[in-house]
Amino acid sequence: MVNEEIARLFERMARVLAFKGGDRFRIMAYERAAVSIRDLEQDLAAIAAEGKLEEIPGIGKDLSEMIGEYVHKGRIGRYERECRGIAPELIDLMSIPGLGPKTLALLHKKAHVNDFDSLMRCLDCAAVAKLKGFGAKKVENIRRGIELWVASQKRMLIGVALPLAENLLEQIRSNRLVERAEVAGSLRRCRETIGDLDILITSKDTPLALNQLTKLPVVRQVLETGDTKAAVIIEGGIHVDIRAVAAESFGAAMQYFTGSKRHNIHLRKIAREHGLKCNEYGLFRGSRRIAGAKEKDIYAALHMAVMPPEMREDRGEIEAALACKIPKVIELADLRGDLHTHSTWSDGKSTLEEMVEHAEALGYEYIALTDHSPSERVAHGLDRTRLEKKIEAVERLRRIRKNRLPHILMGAEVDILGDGRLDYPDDILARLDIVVAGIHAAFKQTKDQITGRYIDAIANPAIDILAHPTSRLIGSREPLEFDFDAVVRAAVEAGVALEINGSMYRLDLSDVMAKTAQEAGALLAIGSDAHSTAQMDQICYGIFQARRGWVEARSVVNTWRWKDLTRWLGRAHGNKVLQFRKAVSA
DNA sequence: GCCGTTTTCGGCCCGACTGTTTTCAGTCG
Repeated sequence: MVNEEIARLFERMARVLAFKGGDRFRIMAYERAAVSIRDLEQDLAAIAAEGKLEEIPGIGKDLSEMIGEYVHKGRIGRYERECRGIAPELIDLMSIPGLGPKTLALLHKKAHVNDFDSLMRCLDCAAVAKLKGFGAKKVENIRRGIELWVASQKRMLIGVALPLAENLLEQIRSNRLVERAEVAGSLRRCRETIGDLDILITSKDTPLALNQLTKLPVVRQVLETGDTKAAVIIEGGIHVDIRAVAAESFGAAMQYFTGSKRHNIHLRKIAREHGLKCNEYGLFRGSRRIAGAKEKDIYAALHMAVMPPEMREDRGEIEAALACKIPKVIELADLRGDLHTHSTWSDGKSTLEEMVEHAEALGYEYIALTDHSPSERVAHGLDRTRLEKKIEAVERLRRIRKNRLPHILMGAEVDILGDGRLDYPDDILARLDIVVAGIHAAFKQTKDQITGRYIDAIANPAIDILAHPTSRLIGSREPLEFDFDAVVRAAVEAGVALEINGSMYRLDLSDVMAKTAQEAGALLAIGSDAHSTAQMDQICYGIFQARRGWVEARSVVNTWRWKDLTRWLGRAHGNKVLQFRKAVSA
């Protein structure tokens, strides 16, 4: 997809302009456009072909022309002209914390810094501390920034960040000076990756509390301490900002630091329209605070319903809140079962029995045991013989457990082969209670090939759920390129559910794609893809992702009662499905 | 560079911390 390439180009354009000392609002315009493009589901090339680029927020006449040029020629003349005489490596350095455009420009001009090596050499040289605005501490700050930059090139997966944050929060709360402590920031919004942690506290003695918190056992390095804020690095190399606020401002601060940046900018704009000022201390009319202690009061004072933190990305939630149309998004408690799990029969670590018992402990009404098909050799995919043995094993387990819940669905995660066929013959597929199908190989096919492959697979009446549709691995494998809208349309028509895979490494569908799919009327399924009993609990990450995509429980098949689920699984393909959907939602 | 109940020009969110400064610029979130 060309979207990411163009988003990066606009980001770089903003940096180049900042480096050259350009107009800051022009710089902001490029940054805003980059964020806006990343939020898009549709391919920019397709939007350009329809002539609808200027309908994208933040894209006007100039930027749409630049996008059009990139789509046709693979380059943007204006960008290349702006970059003339500036080494790309120099612009890369602006990712280093503490090294902004002004500082970098000065180092470039006065100390001939052009890339990482010349920057390091320059910092080692005594003359650098004599530059205007420089001193020993500033040099030391940039050095620390470089260390951080090198260490934090990769953002943390939410599944890594959340347990660390919970541990830290527990330590902070056990300090007797701390009255209250909560996580804000991107972790509270449950983004799929987390850059750093934001923690808010209230305390009777703020400076002393902050000082003590910087001495917690998990703290490895103190970056700064003030009267209202401390910044530390904790074990695992995670950057944590701890901010202290007064109780009457706590809600305002939670709102402010939960973000996102775009959500906050939009909110403050609305405050201004009401003649109010919104900051981390509260909502003010003149100097009088009209809200601040509770987060919901901030929104209420702006005539808005409060929305879940996961929705606060400025993707329409503010308009929805103003219209009192915030949807009731799915919660963990809505789940009645897990439809994507593995056992020791293929590459799982827990036995069938253990998986079923854990599902019972979670209070599930049903669980599908979906081990791999034979093409997945590394995962010990089941051939016909072993699959038949597993069917017998499941039947035995059902007999032993008699009427105890959960109901057990004998299933498989079937590979969608390169030509769109499923990895089991029809007679075997017919013996399965549930078929979850996904792409596990031949990722390099063209966009049209992948699209066709999915549409062929969906046309097979055996398939119930399309597993991890983009097959991405966050931070290590790019998503498959295909015509998402066409695949969603096919899935809606066939009554096939699209998965939101809850594995922290996948989270696939993405938030934006899940939203698009639901809006198109698609059914969804949230699966843990667990390879052990412990991983079954991690389905919460799938719930977070669904909430970020505004997904409501009614769209998710594994929130349905057993009776409705089995009716859906036993459905006939084609138009009957639509009637079935109406019956379920009624 | 974008945008419009402030509408084709003149705005564009706001405050804390740091370091080097003696009143502020740069950076960050």
